Amino acid sequence: MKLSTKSRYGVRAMFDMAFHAGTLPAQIKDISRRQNISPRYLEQIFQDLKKAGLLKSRRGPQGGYSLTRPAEEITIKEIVLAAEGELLLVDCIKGRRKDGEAAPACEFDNQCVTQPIWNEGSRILGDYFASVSLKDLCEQGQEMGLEKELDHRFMYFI
Amino acid sequence: MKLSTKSRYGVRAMFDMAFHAGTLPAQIKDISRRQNISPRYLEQIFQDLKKAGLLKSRRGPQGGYSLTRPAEEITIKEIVLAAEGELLLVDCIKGRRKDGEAAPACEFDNQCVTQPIWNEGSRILGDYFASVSLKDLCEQGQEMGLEKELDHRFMYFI
DNA sequence: AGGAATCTCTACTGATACTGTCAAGAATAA
DNA sequence: TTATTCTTGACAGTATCAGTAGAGATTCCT
Repeated sequence: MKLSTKSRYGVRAMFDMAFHAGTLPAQIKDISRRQNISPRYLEQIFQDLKKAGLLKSRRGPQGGYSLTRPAEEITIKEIVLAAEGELLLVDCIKGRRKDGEAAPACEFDNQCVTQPIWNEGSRILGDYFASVSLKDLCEQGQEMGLEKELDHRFMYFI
Repeated sequence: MKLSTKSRYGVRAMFDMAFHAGTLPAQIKDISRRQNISPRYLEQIFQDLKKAGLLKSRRGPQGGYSLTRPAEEITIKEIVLAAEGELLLVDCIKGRRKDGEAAPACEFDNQCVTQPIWNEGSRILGDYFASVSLKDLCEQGQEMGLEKELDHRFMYFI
């Protein structure tokens, strides 16, 4: 019942980007250093976040990643969803989307008193995560007095 | 972020016991047959539930398991907690209980904006699970028209 | 044009936890 | 005394997680 590190790292990394946001894209090596996340692993996570449309990237020198939307429009739910794949406490709920393609994953489908419980729990958790945005985290960071790191690339211009 | 089968099976089994409750203890073989759970595996789960004080047992012929409390006093949270061990979305919260013994599991402990989010999410989920009792599930079962199986052991007395 | 920086894609791997199975033993009722 | 049922601990296959690795593509700078 634990969130994977992809979710935890993903949220931390996205917060880090929003918190230290500058004019240039943020780079893996900086984020991974500040958040103490393996850079190669973070690459993978960022690919997931990019596929989900939360990040855009630019290659080459001075390249990196940037948020596709303002921090107040990106919620924890979106990040967790992108990293985790889905936000369901159990698998036996799946298999009855609109198209009704897949077979029910559980033999007791629709004859099970626990199914609605897991459904509702998943929904409640998702709603909470959807109520928190990256901007909220940034404000929290301010209150906690976290230091904003100067972008070292600006040094060139001084 | 999935619940383990121990939790799912555990809740189903506990519901089954409450729903088919008779005067005699419920036996593994009956529950596992009705709920289609491996009997050997269910034994293990029941040991966990017994350690948590949710079940009591009696060996020998006509033995089995019974709930230690009325169905309306047993919540989903207790069962999940017993099966899952804990109800925390992340590990980085642990390590600062009242005794303050264990070291913080996370290097960013108390310097992390995401920690409160995972904490709150865990709490919200736990609160929801605590709001649902076995009795609620039984009523749901009634509404769904689930059939109550006659205890075959009563046959002897007819 | 060339070289360096940075992201991209895919594959691989070691450890861990999950999901059971199994066997021998202890208690209890008939 | 015997059949039944729970008790305890060990064991094993599989999947997932978490991270590493290498070769390639794109972009910028000179």
